[in-house]
Amino acid sequence: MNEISIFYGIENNDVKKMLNCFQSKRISYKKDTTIISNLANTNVVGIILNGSANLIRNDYNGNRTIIEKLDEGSIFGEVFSSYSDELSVIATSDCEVITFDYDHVIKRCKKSCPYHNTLIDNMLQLLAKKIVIMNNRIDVLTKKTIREKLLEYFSILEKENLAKKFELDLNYTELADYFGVDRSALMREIKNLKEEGFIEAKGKNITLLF
Amino acid sequence: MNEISIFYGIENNDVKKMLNCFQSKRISYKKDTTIISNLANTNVVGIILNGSANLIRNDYNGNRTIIEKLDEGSIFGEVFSSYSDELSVIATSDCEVITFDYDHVIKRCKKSCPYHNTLIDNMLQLLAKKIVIMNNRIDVLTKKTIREKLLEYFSILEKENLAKKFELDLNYTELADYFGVDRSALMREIKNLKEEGFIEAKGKNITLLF
DNA sequence: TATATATTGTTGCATTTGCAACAAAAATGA
DNA sequence: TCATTTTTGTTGCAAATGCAACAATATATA
Repeated sequence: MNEISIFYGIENNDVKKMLNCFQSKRISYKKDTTIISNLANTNVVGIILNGSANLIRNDYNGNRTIIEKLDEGSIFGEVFSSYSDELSVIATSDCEVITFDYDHVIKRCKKSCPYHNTLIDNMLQLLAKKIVIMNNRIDVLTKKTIREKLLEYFSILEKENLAKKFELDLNYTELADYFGVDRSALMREIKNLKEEGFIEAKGKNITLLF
Repeated sequence: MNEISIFYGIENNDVKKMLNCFQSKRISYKKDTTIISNLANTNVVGIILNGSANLIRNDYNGNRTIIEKLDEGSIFGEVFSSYSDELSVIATSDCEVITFDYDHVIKRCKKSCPYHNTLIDNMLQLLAKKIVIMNNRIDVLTKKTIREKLLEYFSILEKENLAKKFELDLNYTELADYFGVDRSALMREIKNLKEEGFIEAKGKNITLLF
């Protein structure tokens, strides 16, 4: 797990006790299986411990949209969304997930176990991190043209990687979804940026030339 | 204040003690004054108690953008953003703001005062609420056309107001920014929706006819 | 390995959007 | 109240985008 983890600051052999105290479950899922089927009707907060999953929205029209791609450390739950549509979480790789009852986290348990504070502190950090990620996306999305979206996105990656050369962690189909634009239009703009000498792009490897 | 408040569950006469314990400040600002001038270099988490403010980004080009409109109950801070640009918070009305040192909130104080838990619980709720608001905006922004953006936005307002008739809390200039689109293009699409009989719009009063 | 599935890359064309520029109306504040 | 500033409303036109459709790769899976 990475620096900010839900278990940060808790001794390994204490984690089991904690899980018990919180009535939380730590479960492994195989790729393509359903982790949670109707999120909106549950009171669950989940965290991906390893592997990855998608948060899926099932539209009233029967459309399936990926609302969010969940990675290691991602936090999800009904409290964080306001959809009337059906939401579900589907494993996109083998993964391990921990779930809590949200009320049980918010309302201190009677035993006031020492792990509780740590857990909430960690959860605060995860939420802060989530907000940063969402802010980044909003930044990209509010740019008017696909070119500006790309350049904003690349500049975020440049900052994260501390380098002008980096690898995309989304494929171009996913990137078009992330941007909320047509995929072919996205490809066209990538091509333009290459031809005009702003970037080099070989597959997922991007080099900024400015 | 509304249902979810940073002081929720804390007796009024305890709030002062709490402020002291947290080395937090509760300050009033006049309209158009600067609440925080270089957010990125501070370790502050702030909450708008009443009134409103804007979170402003000062670009390297000297561009000023409104990153976020902060209302009563809004939470802001460096931990929630990842800008290298200068961020500042400017009052858009007379308002009252409480600020905490983030580390002091996260790291339990030695006295482990009883208010601390309550504060963190409340902060969790504020963050959850913030995430919901951000999710709504991302939903709107990922729609491809201005028409779809408007309809998604209206449907969120419909759900919030439990009515097909409601008042916009942004003016059209602000709405165009919120959508990340050109204002004149937005006005054009509103006009189209009116002419095609989807909505009625008189000033900020919208009625959905579907 | 062979086959099926998913992703990338490309294009023409219709539609949507941004931009610029302006007038009218509304809101602000001296 | 009057002057100034902000917001609304409109338009023509150029540019950007979405859509559809397809071929070529690449990837996954039986």
